[in-house]
Amino acid sequence: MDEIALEIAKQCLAGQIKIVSRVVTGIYDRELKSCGLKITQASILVHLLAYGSRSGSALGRSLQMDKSTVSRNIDRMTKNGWVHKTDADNVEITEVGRELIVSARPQWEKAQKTVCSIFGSEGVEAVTLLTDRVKNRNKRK
Amino acid sequence: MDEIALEIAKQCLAGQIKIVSRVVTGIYDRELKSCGLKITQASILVHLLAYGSRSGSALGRSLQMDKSTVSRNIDRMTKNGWVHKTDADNVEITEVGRELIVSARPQWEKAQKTVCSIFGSEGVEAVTLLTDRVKNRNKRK
DNA sequence: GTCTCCATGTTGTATATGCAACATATAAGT
DNA sequence: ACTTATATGTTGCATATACAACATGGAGAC
Repeated sequence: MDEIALEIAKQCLAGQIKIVSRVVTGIYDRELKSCGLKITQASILVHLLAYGSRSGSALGRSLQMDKSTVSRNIDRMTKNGWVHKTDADNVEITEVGRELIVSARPQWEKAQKTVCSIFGSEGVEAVTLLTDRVKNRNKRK
Repeated sequence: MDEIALEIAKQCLAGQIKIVSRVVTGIYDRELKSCGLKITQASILVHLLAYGSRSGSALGRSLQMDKSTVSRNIDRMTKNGWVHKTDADNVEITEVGRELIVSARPQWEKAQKTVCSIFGSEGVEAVTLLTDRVKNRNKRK
């Protein structure tokens, strides 16, 4: 079984992706720490800024996040005053949230640059490819 | 800022990788659920089977996991009787753990196949590329 | 031998994450 | 109108994850 286990250890796509995710998340989180942000919440803020206020479930679909995960992330961010609920129950970024994410841009850029240099241009393309495939996984054949 | 935020939302490597990671982790976890396993612990078991008993920190290095994360995962797995500590304080898979991971192989294969069909051969190669780059990130230039 | 440094492991604290179960609400069909 | 189905949001529970702080233990330096 040792050799078979070795093959599985090397081939498991989830295992590999989780390793990559841990490393990359760490690079961004450590960089954003000085702003009091983590990459998950930064992503949500950027999303709200880019696409405007939306429902929690719409956010979940965009970010491929369970609705309960969205709900609790929004809770934390609401406590911080970064987002709030509109009349229509949409999640909306506040002025504080907007200023925070704008101020975090240099740190984001630095982390992005670090990861780019680790991945190389092929690696960056690889990420785009994977994201596309995942997002369109139900729209084929 | 809207357009800039849009660019950032689309380009952020951490955001993209975390999306992929969430989707892929979910596919494996749902498949392994019938065995009472999740992909993180399955990865640890496979690692122990492939490389033999090792220290927690060695496991952390292989899986790019913080030592505290390893420690608590091993705790849970010890309670389940899947691993134990040797005299030399190494983590070792038990017979129960071995049988469990062997029995989980069909579910793993199914999840792997599902993700392969989403990624396509280019996607699978992309994952390998990213893993290599991440693991060798300090060994260049 | 002693002291210092580094590797290792654990614990406190906090975020991130998902499933199941529940409550609501909205839409559609009859 | 009533019913049913679907979408949405929250909460209980459990795992996964990392940083900071701490304790320990071994390896050299002297």
